Amino acid sequence: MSGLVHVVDDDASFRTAIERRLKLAGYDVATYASAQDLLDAAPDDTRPGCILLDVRIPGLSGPELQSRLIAAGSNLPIIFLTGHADTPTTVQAIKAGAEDFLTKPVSSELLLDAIARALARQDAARSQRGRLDGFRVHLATLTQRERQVFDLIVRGKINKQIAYELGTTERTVKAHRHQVMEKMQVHSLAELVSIAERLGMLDSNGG
Amino acid sequence: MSGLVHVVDDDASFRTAIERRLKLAGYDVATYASAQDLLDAAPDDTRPGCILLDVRIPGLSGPELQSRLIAAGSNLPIIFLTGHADTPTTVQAIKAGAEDFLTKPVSSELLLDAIARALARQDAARSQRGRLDGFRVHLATLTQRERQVFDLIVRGKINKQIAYELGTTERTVKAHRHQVMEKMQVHSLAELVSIAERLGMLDSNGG
DNA sequence: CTTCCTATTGACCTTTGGGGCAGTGACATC
DNA sequence: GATGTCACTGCCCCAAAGGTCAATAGGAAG
Repeated sequence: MSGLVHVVDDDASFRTAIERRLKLAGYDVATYASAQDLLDAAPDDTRPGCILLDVRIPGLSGPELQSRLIAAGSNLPIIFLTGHADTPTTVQAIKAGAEDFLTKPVSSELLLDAIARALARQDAARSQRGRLDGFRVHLATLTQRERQVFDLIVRGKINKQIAYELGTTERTVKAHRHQVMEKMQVHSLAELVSIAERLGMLDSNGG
Repeated sequence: MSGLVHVVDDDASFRTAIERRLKLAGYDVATYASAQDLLDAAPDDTRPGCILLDVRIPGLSGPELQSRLIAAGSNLPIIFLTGHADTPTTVQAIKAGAEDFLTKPVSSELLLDAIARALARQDAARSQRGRLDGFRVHLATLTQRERQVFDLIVRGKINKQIAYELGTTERTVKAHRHQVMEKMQVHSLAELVSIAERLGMLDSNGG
């Protein structure tokens, strides 16, 4: 259950020292000399872990790596750890979702606290996403027609209206509707709407 | 459409200078010598505006004022403006939702950008809240019984089950259900569920 | 050519949802 | 005591949803 901490820093002796401290605390550690090394390694972001990232490193900077990871949809929380923190960079990093921004030298207490928070947050985010992903998977199994029916159902349209809008009959809509409920594995309209809402499919609704 | 900027700083000459700059940019300005002064004034957080806040001021500090305002449910965005920024304070302020964290002396460009962003964010948040508030108002007009029926409806229970759980008859549930739809001003179950979901009433649902 | 999936539809029946109309009973207010 | 709100309920009816059984048709895959 221990997390894997990805340490990105160009200072080899710093990496070694941090690795020792983190392993003592029970974490697995992977080290990288540059941001590109981490990108190349394509760390598994499904297992518990976080990134400990220096701001000023050769090649891609810390914040640049952060942008890349966000763009790539990574869900590994990032803790910045730098010798010299300037305010704009700090603000930007936190706004972009970094878990924390620490300055070297960092006490083990602060560092381990931050890592624990990062792992907790990732865990919460992942369990949240896990449920939604299940729904997305089901949603992907719908045929085009079923998907159209789904969209109209969760907007409160009745079968008669749906049939009219799709140029088909009420009986056909019922058949598709049945398939939708089956494939989405729900037993009531309420559940279906709830899922659609959580997936952000009803943002600008006109009932 | 001009916003009202609340400037909190213990330095009178700074307040005057900032006030002049902001008024030139077309903003209304209110100044306060201390955090307590602002709390006493209880600024109207329904009109467009934001708070420009020094971190180190006599009495309540900037971050402390931020906590108070958050606890009080204020929705005025806060921009910190300080002479000396230390990293932990910066991180904490941004995590707590501050719009920005600037250091004196600040260029007019940076300052006005931050204010514009703050106002834009407040506006978005407010229009979002506005819609939900409408629903909350309707929800508040429901009687206790109607509210119970509402809760069960949006969880996908059918009238028969609701009647059983409330120890009443199906016909009675129908009557309450009618009242719920009427008072919430919706025309379909889908709309009702959608609203419940947005109000966070379905977080841990068991269909 | 055969098989599978998808879309479509008809006929028929049952369960739910939604109301109209009417009436009872408790409780609070004026 | 009169008025009003809220909860509760029976009878009856219509509309909508959902399921069963059965069948047609086009397209993709083997």
